[in-house]
Amino acid sequence: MNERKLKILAAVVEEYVRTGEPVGSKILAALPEINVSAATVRNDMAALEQLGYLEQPHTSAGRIPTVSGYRLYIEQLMRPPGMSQEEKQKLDSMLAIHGSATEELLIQNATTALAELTQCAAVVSDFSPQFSVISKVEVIPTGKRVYVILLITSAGSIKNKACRLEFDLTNEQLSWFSGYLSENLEGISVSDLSDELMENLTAAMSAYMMAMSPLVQGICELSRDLRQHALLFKGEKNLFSYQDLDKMEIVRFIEHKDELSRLLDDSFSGIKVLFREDKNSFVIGNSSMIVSKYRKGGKNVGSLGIIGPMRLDYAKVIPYIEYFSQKITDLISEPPEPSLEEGHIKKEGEPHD
Amino acid sequence: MNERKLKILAAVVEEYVRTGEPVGSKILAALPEINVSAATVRNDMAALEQLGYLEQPHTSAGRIPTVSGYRLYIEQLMRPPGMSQEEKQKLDSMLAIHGSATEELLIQNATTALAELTQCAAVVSDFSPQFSVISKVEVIPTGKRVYVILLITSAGSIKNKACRLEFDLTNEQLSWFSGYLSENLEGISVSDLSDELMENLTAAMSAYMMAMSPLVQGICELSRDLRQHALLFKGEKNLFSYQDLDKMEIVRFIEHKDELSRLLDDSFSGIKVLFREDKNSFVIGNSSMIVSKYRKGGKNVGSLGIIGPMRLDYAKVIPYIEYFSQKITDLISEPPEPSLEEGHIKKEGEPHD
DNA sequence: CTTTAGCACTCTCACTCTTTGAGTGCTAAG
DNA sequence: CTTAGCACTCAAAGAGTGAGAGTGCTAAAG
Repeated sequence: MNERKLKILAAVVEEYVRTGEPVGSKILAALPEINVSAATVRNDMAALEQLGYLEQPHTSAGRIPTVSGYRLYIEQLMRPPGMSQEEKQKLDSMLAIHGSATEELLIQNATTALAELTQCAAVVSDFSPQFSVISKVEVIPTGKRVYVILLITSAGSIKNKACRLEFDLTNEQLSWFSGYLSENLEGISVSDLSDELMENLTAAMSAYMMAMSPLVQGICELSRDLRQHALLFKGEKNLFSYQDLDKMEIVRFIEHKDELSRLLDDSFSGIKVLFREDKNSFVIGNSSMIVSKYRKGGKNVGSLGIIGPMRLDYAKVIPYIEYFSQKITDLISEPPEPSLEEGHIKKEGEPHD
Repeated sequence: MNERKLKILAAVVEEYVRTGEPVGSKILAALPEINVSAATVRNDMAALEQLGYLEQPHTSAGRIPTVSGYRLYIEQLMRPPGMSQEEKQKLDSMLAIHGSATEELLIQNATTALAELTQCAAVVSDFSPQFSVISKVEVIPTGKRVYVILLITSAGSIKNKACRLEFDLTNEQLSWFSGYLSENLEGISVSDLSDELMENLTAAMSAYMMAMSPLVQGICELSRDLRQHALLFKGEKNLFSYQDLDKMEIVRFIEHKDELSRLLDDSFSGIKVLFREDKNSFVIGNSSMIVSKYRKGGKNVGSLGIIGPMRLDYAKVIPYIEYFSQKITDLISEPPEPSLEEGHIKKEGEPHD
């Protein structure tokens, strides 16, 4: 395994990503970074195939990278182009940092931006709500016998649910209920919203008044919502434009997204590239997935990434994901003051192309 | 144009919908409802082709219906099977009538149900919020310098938006602002939320305090949200399983859904079947769209329908749409009391297949 | 006048056979 | 170790063929 073989492997990956066609020795020999004859390239490619980094779709075709080939390329060979200042600014404006009042919004924007930039499906598993605190619970009457429960967390996520009761509550009942909820839930960390706690609450409430049971049920549902990781997808439709992905498999994937969460929530740090072969048999064939964790106060609180064809411009895409996860980490970790001061740069979103 | 020709046309449509293959004279002659020879059928088919109701993909193939053929079939020939009591109950349970506390939820459920039942994309354009009244406006502080505006309408739809201010508000400021909003917005019909009204509000607020401008802006955005028709889609992915729809066109359609609103909001009553040729050049080729209005208090307040391949079992699907729009009309028009009394039937959602 | 049987005709689809060209592996010489 | 040369392989594209489905037309029968 010498220098030149690695160069050839890198060239095969890059050519194949660019054209989608198996790469032959002639084309490689013509590349400026390779100055040996086609015959030499052939010898090297045969060796690379022996080592499991390349394969041939059929005898008389060029070579394409194997999974190991991609992995070696990603880990050691690719040279991601550094991002220019303008590029960073463009990414920032897509994040709409200044407009995003809440973490949730910020993360949503990141997902949309990633999907658009990479033309892949973007995914975020956000379990930061788990590390936030319930800052407000309200019960608001609206219409006949309908009540809205409102739940706000310190991270700014807002959940609500309308419940219909059998009878209208009197003012006293309502204020008692509201007060009780505030007292018992506000200030509680979301991760402490155990089933046990909710059961106690339910018991206490039911004792007071049967009629409220839909409300109590509503609260339980909301708390369950909060506790589980929010899985957000954007741009799944992008996948349909890739020829090497099977349309039916994409549909199946879209319908069974939840299965992804176990992959996303795997504990690891930094960035990770997964290929379909890595045991995750449910994913789309010929697809790969790039995920990166983001942190808050030193803890991993979520992961964001993309799912696309294996034939992906990793050198371009990985820096994007790294940049976004780093930016999100910065923005949600530090108190928002300083990031707001940047606001006077006032580079407002000119619509990009 | 005689009885028999119509029978043949209907048979062609039904066979083609069933098999997806062009229908030949032999197959038709074998049908029980047609008791003439294949030669006679051929003569009639030639006539039907002359009249523009049928066409041949190529000389030696069977016939398929043209758009006019479908239209004639739908308007005069098809015999929708009446729905059995169980079928109605199944539909009702998919609507989850008893669980749906708000109109919005009800309509969402209808969309999901339609998408699943018909295996098409289901769409709803709901402009009932326009006819409701703002029943509650609140401003809730949450976290440092972040405030959530909450807006609830009499129809039970809940909108919220988080805004970040430059400074924290004092308690007086907050309660003054809250009070001002309540006084000026609660009880107002959404359709009266003119730009003018909002401008007055803005002016009044700004005079009071510059610092609140993001909040005021937030309110304006929310009111704009409310005023515009909510367009909701479900099951777009279903479309990908139809062979006669072009995948790329589906993607384009998914990306430009908004263009549909003008079709959906067209004023008409009852049910309507549109084909791609009806001037709506942007829709997917070979697709058709079935829409029905639903009403509230005698007024059209929204439309729901499906988009699918032209080759669709209209006789089955149209009754579904009619049933849903009628049911929604009933449920949102009459005061909810009586519909709730049905609740004791207690046919709770056993998960359907 | 309408319906039907018969027949020649057309056109697609599936199959096979052939050609072409890209790309390879191997060998022998530089 | 590198390179030119050459025989070999294989997929993709094209051409030819036969089968089958379906048609339109004609002439006879009802």
